[in-house]
Amino acid sequence: MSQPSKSELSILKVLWAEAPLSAREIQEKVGPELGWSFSTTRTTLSRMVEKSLLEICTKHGVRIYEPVDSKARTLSGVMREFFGTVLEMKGPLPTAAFHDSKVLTEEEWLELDDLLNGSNRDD
Amino acid sequence: MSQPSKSELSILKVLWAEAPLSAREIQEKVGPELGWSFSTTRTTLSRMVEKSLLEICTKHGVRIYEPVDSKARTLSGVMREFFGTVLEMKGPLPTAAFHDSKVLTEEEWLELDDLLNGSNRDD
DNA sequence: ACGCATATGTTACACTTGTAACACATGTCA
DNA sequence: TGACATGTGTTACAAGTGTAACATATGCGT
Repeated sequence: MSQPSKSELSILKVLWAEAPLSAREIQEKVGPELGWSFSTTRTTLSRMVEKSLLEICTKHGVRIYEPVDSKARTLSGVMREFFGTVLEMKGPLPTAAFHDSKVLTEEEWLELDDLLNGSNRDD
Repeated sequence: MSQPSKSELSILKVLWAEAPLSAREIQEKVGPELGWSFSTTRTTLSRMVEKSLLEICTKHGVRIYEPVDSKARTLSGVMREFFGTVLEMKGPLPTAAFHDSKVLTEEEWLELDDLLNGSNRDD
């Protein structure tokens, strides 16, 4: 499973906050900020489904999108990748240092920390 | 100035350790590890020169490569980008948490910390 | 002077990502 | 019922990246 790009991460963030959403709803959230046309949003969404970053299903005749993995799981992968390649830190990571970030709640940090450094690895 | 890709970072790392080096010498360092042919290494080096990640000059009739920016400066940019987009941490970053990484020396960490959080911003 | 090793210039091709248009179906409203 | 809005499928194209071959120059040894 490949890592999300920067753009894809923007979409994931809105979906983690309130999934599932339709393409139109997602566009309303990220389009203005990213300066994207609706087409661009849709293309990116399609690719994210291809990459299994998102699941798509039809509800009331409309296609709605939903993240496949939790925020904690996805971000733990992104962080492991980053620290591994850039800083060559392969062992446990000091997740506590990032708790300032408002991207994850306390609970999500717990989950992320468990995924990164915990003992119950299940992937 | 664009960020180095993962592959480019590998090359930068060997050059930070011992610059300047010729393409052949760089290939000897990174080729086996990355599974690259000499051609691949040379192409990547060319692109890094285009992107101003490396400087090239001729010494004894041979082209040698050298990083334009210091390890601390480059990695501070990479880290700022990462923390900004992924964790949305725009302010000071807890660099002390990474001191376990052997990628930078104590002195380089000082420089990096100054670039990220210090007051004498000069870029 | 010739051939080989090495250096360098040039070109190629596939995949990912950014960014978007075109075209078609269908439901709704006048 | 015909036009319009909205959803969806398909296609496009450029830049960046991974990965490499081909061709040419040139010095060095015999």
